Amino acid sequence: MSLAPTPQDAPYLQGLNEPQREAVLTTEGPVLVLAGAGTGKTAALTARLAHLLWTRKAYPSEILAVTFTNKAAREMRERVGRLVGEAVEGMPWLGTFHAIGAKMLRRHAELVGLQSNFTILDTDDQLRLLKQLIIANDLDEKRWPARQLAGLIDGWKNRGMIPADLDAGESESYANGRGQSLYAQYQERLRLLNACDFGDLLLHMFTILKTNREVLDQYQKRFRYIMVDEYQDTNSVQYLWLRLLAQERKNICCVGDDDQSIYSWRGAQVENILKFEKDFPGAVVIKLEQNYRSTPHILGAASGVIANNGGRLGKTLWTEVDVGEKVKVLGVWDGPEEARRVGEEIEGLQRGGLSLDATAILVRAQHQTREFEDRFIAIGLPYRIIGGFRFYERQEIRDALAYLRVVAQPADDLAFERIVNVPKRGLGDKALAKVHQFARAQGLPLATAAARILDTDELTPQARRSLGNLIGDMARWRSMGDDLQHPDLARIILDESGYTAMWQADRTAEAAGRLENLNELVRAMEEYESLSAFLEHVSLVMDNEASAEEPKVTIMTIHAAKGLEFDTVFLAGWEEGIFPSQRALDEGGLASLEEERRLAYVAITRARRRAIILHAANRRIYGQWTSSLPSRFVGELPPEHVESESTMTGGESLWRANWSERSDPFADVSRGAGRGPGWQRAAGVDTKNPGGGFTPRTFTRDQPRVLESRASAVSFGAKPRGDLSLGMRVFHQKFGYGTIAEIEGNKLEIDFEQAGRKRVMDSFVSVPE
DNA sequence: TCACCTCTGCTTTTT
DNA sequence: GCAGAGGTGA
Repeated sequence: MSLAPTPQDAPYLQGLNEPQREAVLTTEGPVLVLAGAGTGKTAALTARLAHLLWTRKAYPSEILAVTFTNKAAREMRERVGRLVGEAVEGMPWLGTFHAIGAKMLRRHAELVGLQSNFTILDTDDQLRLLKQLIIANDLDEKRWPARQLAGLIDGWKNRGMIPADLDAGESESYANGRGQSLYAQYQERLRLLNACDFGDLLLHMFTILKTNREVLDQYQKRFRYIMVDEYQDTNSVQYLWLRLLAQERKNICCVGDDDQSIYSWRGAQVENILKFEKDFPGAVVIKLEQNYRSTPHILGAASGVIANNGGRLGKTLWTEVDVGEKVKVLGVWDGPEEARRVGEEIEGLQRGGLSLDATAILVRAQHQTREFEDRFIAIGLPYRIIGGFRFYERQEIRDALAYLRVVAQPADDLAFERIVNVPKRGLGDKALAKVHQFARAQGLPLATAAARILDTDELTPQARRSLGNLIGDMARWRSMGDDLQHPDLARIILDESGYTAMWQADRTAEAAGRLENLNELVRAMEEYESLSAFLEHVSLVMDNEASAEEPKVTIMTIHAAKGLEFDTVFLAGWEEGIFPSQRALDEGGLASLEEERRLAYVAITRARRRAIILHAANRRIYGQWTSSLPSRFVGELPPEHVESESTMTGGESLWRANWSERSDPFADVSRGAGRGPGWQRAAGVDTKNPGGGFTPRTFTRDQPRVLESRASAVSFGAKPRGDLSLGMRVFHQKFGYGTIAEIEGNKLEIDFEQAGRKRVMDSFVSVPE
């Protein structure tokens, strides 16, 4: 190894431990860095990048560095920038798989029948296109939903398969063997639209590299070093693509953690990381095992759970920290109590200096966030929910973007369809069908066909006038594009089209927010040099950074929490059927169970200082009260790292009282897990004498064992604000406009125009002027 | 074309 | 239990 010329005091090596240094300095040949949670992976990765640049082993443009998310790419760019200065500006090949795929594909688009200014469609466009195809093929869209076809096509693309690669069995999986044909038709439609979906960005590029020697040569020569983050999340095309590119120089460094592979359901193959040494002979494997994030109890708990998985590469996390609380396991009666307890714990810890920003509640599924949201609104605890609709997925944003797309890309039929009757212009299904028909007959894009159809008498006079206006407007907007700054153009388009006016006239609670979002969109455009640059950004970067205001508790799914860390983490809903998810178990068997377990591992390792795991004995599932048992993962927590508490004084008997196998959808799973150590410990059962020594006791829901905390720490003693009176019209962020029906201290009963009567804190409402 | 009703199906989600 | 989609009638 040629480690010699590097001074050991190079700035980027400061503070790195031995294995991290090794990861940085082993630049030649294939390297696999197995980085456990919280082991300073990003630090090592960025230092490695800095090292390559610092020692002039490669120019910035000769390094390919891929990540999965824009956030990770951004972070890496920033951190390397801090280490080596300007040089990163010139790192054109640092980005997400998709961004890099798009960038390459624009250079070689003609090789797959596209023009270099192709549009990138998102999932919504994709679905609408597929639906059209399904209907055109005389299939019943109920029986063969577009979603299912989209899922299959994505799966095929993830595996690097073009329509011709499908065997009969694959094709059979949709509409009695018509899968392949529909896939082929879809690809043809995309080509005509000069468009790509996300999968194509990688698949097309893979096809090009595979079939085009010169192009492959060019990139193989260019990329002296390749680095891949989160390697355990790569799917087959990504893997094949990387392997082709790395074949020549073999300087590929993959960083990942097999224990944190939680995306198999969208095509990720843990196998890629497991077989790395086989794929790249002579590979050096470096393990990062010293954890800088969590306490020993948290690491012990996480390690104990993940140890139940088979086929791991195996790492042992350790830390120099030697203090800390045990992981708390809290058994509660039901969902509402779970939310109440979490609220109380947070308020209690807050007095001891807990920061809300450093606190998170992690759940398995999005719908679990609701219980917490309701409770936190009631007690006035600031929170933010991550997930759900993102900025660029909102209706008003997508509409606005469709207007911009129509102007930038006249052939963008999907965008045209989206806005042709928004706002309402009297161009309904009838008129649109005529335009469609005309377009198909003449082989024209919709917008062009629409312009031509005006000269015929196909349409009713009213529709003709209306469509004529729109087409005229579009032509005018296009011609204005040359002289105007694109944000100004966007403003004009939104105003002249009547789109802004449509929301201004809307009296519903969300309208104001939507107008605000449209403003935000136009503001965001200013950062891009052209309209097309902005549209590219939007299609590839679906996130927008949440602005940090007052400190808030974060509520999100475990998936969304990957890569993040918090001082205090509440892990809610650790019950059989919820986590592990029943659906995962039904569909994927052992493999899925292991993925759920990795999810548990990811969840626990998000905590720096404190982890509290909760499970409820009763929960409403699809509107039905169901009794549930603690997750098997609770039982897998090593006792020495855990401290249990149950609000159910009666222990096991209480759960038994409510236990009915017949009515329990999780009966199968429960039987196995229910009698395990976790259930026993959680239930407060003496392991040596399960079930013994309890006085059977019955109870009803109305017999409160846990006093409802009417006055919470935050709301207790809070002064009413005094500017509110009965009958006053007020505005609430979540529920919109309403009238005050009752005032009780700082709590209000409000009859909301949309949401009905709700009880809210006065600090959450404002008086509209 | 919209307002209302019924039916269905229900993890995770980045790009 | 509830949202979203699709169907029906005015």
